[in-house]
Amino acid sequence: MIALVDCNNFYASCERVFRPDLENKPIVVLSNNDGCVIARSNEAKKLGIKMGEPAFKKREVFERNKIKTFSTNFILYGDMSKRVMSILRNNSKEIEIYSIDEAFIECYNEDLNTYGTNLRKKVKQWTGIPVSVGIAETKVLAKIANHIAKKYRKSGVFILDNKEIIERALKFTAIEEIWGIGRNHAKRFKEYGINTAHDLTCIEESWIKRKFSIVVLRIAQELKGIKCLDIESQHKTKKNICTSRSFGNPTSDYNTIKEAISTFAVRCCEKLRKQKTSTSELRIFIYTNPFNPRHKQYYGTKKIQLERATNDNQIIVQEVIKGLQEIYKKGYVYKKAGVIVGSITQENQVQLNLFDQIKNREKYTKISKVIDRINSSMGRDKLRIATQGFDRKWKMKQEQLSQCYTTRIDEILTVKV
DNA sequence: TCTGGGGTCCTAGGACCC
DNA sequence: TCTGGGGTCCTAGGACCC
Repeated sequence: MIALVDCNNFYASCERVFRPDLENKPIVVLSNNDGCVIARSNEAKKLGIKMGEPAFKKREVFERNKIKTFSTNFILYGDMSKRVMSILRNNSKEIEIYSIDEAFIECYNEDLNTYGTNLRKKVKQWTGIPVSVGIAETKVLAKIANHIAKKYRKSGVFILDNKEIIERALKFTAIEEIWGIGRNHAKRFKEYGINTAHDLTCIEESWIKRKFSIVVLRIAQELKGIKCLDIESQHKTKKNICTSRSFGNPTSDYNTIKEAISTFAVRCCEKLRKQKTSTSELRIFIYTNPFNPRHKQYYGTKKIQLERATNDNQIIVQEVIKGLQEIYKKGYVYKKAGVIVGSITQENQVQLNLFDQIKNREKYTKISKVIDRINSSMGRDKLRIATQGFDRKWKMKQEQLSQCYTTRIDEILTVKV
């Protein structure tokens, strides 16, 4: 049997672990630049705060209801996630970490209710994070079980293990609540009169395949208890890597954008090196604020093909700056920029190039390794390329950032006795 | 005034090969 | 009116996920 373990209101819960005074109080966590609401505690959900709502439209509601807002603190959430996942790993046969706050695991062969309950208790006790556990035969069913556990079970555990319960659950689950059925598919299904998960299990498979796709067919089969989606415990190397940010203060200044783009490129290189891969295709983009009708709009993008795949900071930064020079236009106010790298290959399987123009590749590789080693012990960007700049004028707005309680010794929790 | 940042998979159609 | 049979690779766009 497969369990889906999902942290409840994960970001909000992380913040609350270190702020017990906020227990039972409404909290929201905002996106980068303190832009949108991306996590809400149950109390905030009850007050009608929606996912993705722009924060500035809700200021008054926040104040009136004394809702505590936080800027995103991904260092904290990432570290808390690791702790939760390591508990799950040590208490299951196999684990697929599906996202920062959820994992599919293969259960031990014991009483499932006891298993789920103990797991939940352990995670809560060891990390302070509340989780919900849904157990079933397939991933799609486990998702549904989890949803029910989270919403309707005080115990936080729900098991779909016999025909009658599964049928009841499927009749109770609206088509758009199924994992893998989004807005568009849901709308089309409803036009055909298919409104619940149970309805989807009653129609002919060839029809689903014809009218929708193999992807939707697999979901339908999973609902019937036929395993189509495996637990993927090997974490796959990424096929694309993107680093992009909205600027705290929109800017027209070329140098500021150059510094930002250089930093994004370096960030991509670090991610490439971490998974031991190289890239031969870069894309960069810069754009103005589409929400601002008073400014002229522009979306500039450039694809760069490298002659030989690499993951070295210097080579890639040079290339993205060349690209930026081509797409940068004066007179626009830029809001966002980013770098995407693709055509990713293993770094030890790079196709060589007979006409390679770049000398000293080995030297660059050595330098990158040294940079990684120094920065991993001394802190990010301690050693950097000059074009990354020093004043980070483009940096994000994060006015309500909490401490890095678990990863910085000088920000550790203080207890007053 | 202020609106996030990542990813994956599949399909259709075009261009090409023998 | 009739016009083979088999492939691959690439791209854009759509749909979905957190």
